[in-house]
Amino acid sequence: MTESVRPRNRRGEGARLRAEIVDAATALIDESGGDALTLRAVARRAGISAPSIYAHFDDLGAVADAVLARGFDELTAAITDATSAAEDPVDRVIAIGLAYVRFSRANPARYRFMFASDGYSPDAVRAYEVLRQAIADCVEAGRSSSEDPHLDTWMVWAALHGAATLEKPGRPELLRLGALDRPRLLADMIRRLARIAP
Amino acid sequence: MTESVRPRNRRGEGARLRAEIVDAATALIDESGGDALTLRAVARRAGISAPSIYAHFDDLGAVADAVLARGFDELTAAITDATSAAEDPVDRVIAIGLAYVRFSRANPARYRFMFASDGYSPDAVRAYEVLRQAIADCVEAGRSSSEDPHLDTWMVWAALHGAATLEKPGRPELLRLGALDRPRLLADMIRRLARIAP
DNA sequence: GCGCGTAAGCTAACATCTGTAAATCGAAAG
DNA sequence: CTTTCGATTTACAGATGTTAGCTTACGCGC
Repeated sequence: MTESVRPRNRRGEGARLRAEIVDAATALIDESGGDALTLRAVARRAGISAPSIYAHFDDLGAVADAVLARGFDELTAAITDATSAAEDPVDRVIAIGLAYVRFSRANPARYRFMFASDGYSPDAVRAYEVLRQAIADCVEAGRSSSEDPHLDTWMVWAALHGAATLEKPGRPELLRLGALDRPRLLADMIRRLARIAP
Repeated sequence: MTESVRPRNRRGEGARLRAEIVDAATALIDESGGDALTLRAVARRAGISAPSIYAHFDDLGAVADAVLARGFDELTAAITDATSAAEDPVDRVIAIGLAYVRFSRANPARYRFMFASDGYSPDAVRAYEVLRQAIADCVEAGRSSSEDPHLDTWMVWAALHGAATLEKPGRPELLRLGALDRPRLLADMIRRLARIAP
């Protein structure tokens, strides 16, 4: 159960443990959810002693914040990647939405943890701004009949967040959507909210 | 901090404590979130000793389940109330959606707790079925151009759930939607997803 | 090659909380 | 007065965040 003995970092490389702690905390949340995030569990997982964490973080909350920050960074990266991969503005909006839900499905526990934290990080808003721009581009290109991209972005965001949250790690799906073309379902949902004609 | 001494129940009325325990647990979650739900906190809040809970519940999980069950009952009740209050099928769908989000905004912490539990209770599906029927009614009345009410219901549900979850108890709103006509925003969102013409 | 400062991390201990088991008390009902 | 329900006190074994103090080994200056 315990990790094998961890070799001590070289001199000057002490900061490397910081990243390892965040790794451990992230893995912990991914595997067992936010409740499993305890200082001692993180330490066990990282192969260090609990007090060693205090050299790099003020307290457990600071570790959690670091996990959050990394999560939002990953989410933002996934979304910006999707953005730059598509040329057509409509494709771009769809790609963003799919990337969003894909992230949440790939990291369900962490996603929940991220959005269960008090007050979303400003990083969340960064991703939101990307979506907003993409929808505005659709309007400018005459592909969306949206009259208020701000509001419509909110709707799309809410719907994506709902789709992301509704599907749990646990198998028993709320609705029988198993045999369904999920990307198409999400794409339809986005198009309707962003007022993009099929 | 401790509640005043609770008078012991009469003989044969022992089951009344069960309800008081659920009351206490519910209040606890409403005020401080799911993490605050500990056996001892519930006992303090109910004005009893911790082991007294075992007379009515197998363990802490059973208490949590009872809170969940009550929550889903309340949600279902709010939704069926909204359903029967509206004559017009379109009004009905909108009313259901507004009732849903209203519930989540009235009980944010409990709502989160409910949907953070592993595997939604079948009660959630009951409420879903009401929405599905309402949308099907719109189609039958020629008010919705939905081609697959099942899928569209899923979309509406997801969007409502997202709208419900996106707004946190903590003040810092993700998006500046303060001065906005929220019911109208939600109604628009629902109409678009359920393919109901304005 | 050799100290030796210091970075990197450890062990021990604390106060407090947790869920739960066992045994017990007290008052109301018959 | 006795039974029995409704609850209590006590105790446990383990977990948690955090503090204080100690150890070890790396790498620079000599």
